[in-house]
Parts: sequence; C-alpha cells; structure tokens
Amino acid sequence: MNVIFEALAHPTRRAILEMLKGGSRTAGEIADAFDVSKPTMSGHFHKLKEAGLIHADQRGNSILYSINMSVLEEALLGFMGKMGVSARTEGEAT
Amino acid sequence: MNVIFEALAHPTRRAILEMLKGGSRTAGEIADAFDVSKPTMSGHFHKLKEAGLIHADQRGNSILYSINMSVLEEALLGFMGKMGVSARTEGEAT
DNA sequence: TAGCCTGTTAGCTATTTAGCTAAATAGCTA
DNA sequence: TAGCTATTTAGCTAAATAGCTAACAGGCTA
Repeated sequence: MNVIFEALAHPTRRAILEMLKGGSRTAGEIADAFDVSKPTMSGHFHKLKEAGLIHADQRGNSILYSINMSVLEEALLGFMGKMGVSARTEGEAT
Repeated sequence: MNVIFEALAHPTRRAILEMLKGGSRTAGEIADAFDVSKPTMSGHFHKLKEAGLIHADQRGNSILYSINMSVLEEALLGFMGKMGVSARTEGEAT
C-alpha cells in the first residue's frame, strides 16, 4: 500500500494514470505528452509498474502500457475505509 | 492537490491521520505513539498542516491537533472522480 | 521569577528522488 | 546482417526527505 501512495505522490505519475484511463498507450505516446525526457518517463513507468498500478505489454517494437484499475481502486477505497471517509458522494446512507 | 498526495505518501503521516480520525490529540500524545523523535514528528505535523489535512489548536501548554476531514475527502473523491473510479464499493450503478 | 513541560526550530547527515545525456538492448525491416 | 525505431539502463547532479541531537520559546506553577 505504501508503494502505491508513493507512486501517486508525483503529479506526472498521476497524469499518466489519468491518460491511461482513456485507453492503453505506448511508452512513446505517453512520453510525448509530457515535457520531460524519455528516460525520466521510463523511471515513472517503473515506479507505477512497481506499485502494480500499470501493466506493460510488449507489442512488437514498442511497449503498450495499460492501467490496472483494480489496484488503484483497492488502494483508494481501502484507505478511505480506514479513514472512515464515506465512499458515497451522495446518499450518505451509512 | 499535489501537496496533499505528497503528505499522504509517508506511512507515518497516514497513521497520524488515522489516529486523529478517532479524535483530537496533542502533539505529545501522537508522538508517543510512534517510534521516532519528537522533532521528526513535528516535521510530519508541519507537512500535514501545510496540506491542510490537520489543524492545530493551542491549548495552554500543548497543541491539540485535529483532522480536517473535508480536505481529505475532497482530495480523495476528486482524484477518484478524475480517474473514473466509482465512488461506490457496491451497486456500481453508473 | 525560576524552573519545568511541551513542542518547534536549527543544523547536521544519509538516503532517495527526479531530472539530464549518453549508451545499451530489443525488435523490426530492407 | 545492417540499420532504424523504441525503450530502458548507466551514470551523473541537484534538490528534497526523513531522521537525529541540541538548543530555543511559550506557557504553567511553585
């Protein structure tokens, strides 16, 4: 769980996840969307992968990254549960 | 929002929040519950305060810390919203 | 007011992080 | 197989993080 929150601590990594929410992308496609070098992006991919938040798929020449929603959900809902944050935005029927 | 996720990235800080969920505590009470020095704990308080996640109240000699639930909720639910994570653990009626 | 708590600030160290360029690896294609 | 493309690894630097001890400051109380 800690490794997940550490991964979420960087804005670029959250933005990567947000981008992947819209569908899988290659490392290059993702990197092009940000203003840092590819090696730096590769480092971010590594942390996200380490946290289990994304999954890499070798696709011929390139690598297709996809988000692992269940891991993200489990972490967020799990933490919210521990914190007693209602998981419902409206209704509030505890 | 970034400052909040950075604050949540450290396990001790998440544990502090979890402890405060059960009610306000003085700095000393909180510090006693963890195995690091008081100055280190003071640093954690500072980051949590900076993120708006806790609130300090001078109570005579000591400082009473309380959690700021609305800030935490807003950040978590906001991020979940952006990520398309359903805020409902069951039902899933999109 | 002198001393005692409580908590923070100062100042230090070691480690980690995030960024870079250059080089290496892996797969495709001519 | 030579070369091209895509991505990672290596190796570096600067800055941030988390920890410590020692010293300071604010508020009680004898």
